[in-house]
Amino acid sequence: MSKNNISDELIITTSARLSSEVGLNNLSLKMIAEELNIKSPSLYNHISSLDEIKEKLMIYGWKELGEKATESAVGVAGYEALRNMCYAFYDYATNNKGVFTAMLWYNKFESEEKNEATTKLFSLLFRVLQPLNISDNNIEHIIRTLRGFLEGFVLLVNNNAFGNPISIKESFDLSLDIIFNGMKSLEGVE
Amino acid sequence: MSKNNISDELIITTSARLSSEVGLNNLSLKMIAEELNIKSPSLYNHISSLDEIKEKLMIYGWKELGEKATESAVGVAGYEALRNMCYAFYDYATNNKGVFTAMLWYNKFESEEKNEATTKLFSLLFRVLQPLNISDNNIEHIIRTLRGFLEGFVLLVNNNAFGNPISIKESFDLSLDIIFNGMKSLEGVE
DNA sequence: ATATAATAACTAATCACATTAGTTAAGTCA
DNA sequence: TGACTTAACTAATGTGATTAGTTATTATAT
Repeated sequence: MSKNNISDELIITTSARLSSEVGLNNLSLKMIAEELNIKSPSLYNHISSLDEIKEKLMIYGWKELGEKATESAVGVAGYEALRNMCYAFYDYATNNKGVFTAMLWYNKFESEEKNEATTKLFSLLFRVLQPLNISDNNIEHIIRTLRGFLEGFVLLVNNNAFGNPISIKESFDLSLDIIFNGMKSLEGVE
Repeated sequence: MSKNNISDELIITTSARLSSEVGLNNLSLKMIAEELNIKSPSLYNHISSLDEIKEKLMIYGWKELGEKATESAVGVAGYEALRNMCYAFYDYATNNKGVFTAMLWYNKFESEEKNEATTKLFSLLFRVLQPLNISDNNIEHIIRTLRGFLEGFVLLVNNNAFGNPISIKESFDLSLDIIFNGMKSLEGVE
């Protein structure tokens, strides 16, 4: 009955790893507790429910992604930077399936803590999009386009929904070509 | 203890309705059984597990969507037909949230039954895309682009992930503009 | 018609969690 | 050192899926 000094962060990183191994839906307090060598009720000394862990995974994921995306855009600009950020998203989401699943229906307007999780990512995104000569209003829409496409595409990849033999990477690249070319038709509009 | 003659179809349509009311994750055998005025173990005379019901919801949804999409494309062609089909997807998925959730990671290569569920939809899609002067290979990629975007965007809508006050319909329309314009840059390529 | 078989209900039981309640030992700090 | 707080623990509850075993109802075959 030693006090293991389990930190909140350890619970989250452990949950992140486990959820990516077994799928977010199969993540259980039992499993997390076993991994930490404690009994599952003991987790309640640190968290209030399994749902709370999933909420924290969501925030954790968006923060981590913000950092990866930032690194990916160092030294580049415009559509090239945007493409790198999309690749960073793809890589992070496919390498951290459980966390990505938790991130899915993030809404930054739900709490200050959530809002903070993407401050960095959003400011980067605006910095990249702003010089493209697209109206602010359309930039807001485009962010939704990108988020919809990226989350949807990766969701399908992660769940083996593409049965075709054709290359997924080529599909992703061509999709970005399509979207970026489409965006160009909005340059100078409004 | 009368034999109510509960058909497989009644189980599915009931599950479809309930899942859209309470969310697919909250759909339970208990709830379905109560709605059908039987006890939950009795359901096992008709189905083998809750997961099987979800699989059947997936197939049911894609079939229904195939019909709605077909109706939407009557009398139109090209990008206009494609746009109507996208609207049909949006409408169906937002009006049948539970079924849509079950449809998410459909993979037609997993079984003959699944493949059949989208035969109609795919033949329609090819009929619409083929005259656009885009290579067959790129058409395959574009289908993934569209599916990724549509599923992702609607997933976000259904889960209130867009907190912004700006119009979701405008975002959807502009997204389709972007994608269709981007597709035009592939006309005559390869 | 009647005996037999198949089916679709039922109740009772098991199992796997999440979560709560109540207890106790381990560290903290005056 | 002694009171306090904390983080473990065990025991208990509740929910829902699933299985086992039973029985009444319907269908089928003689």
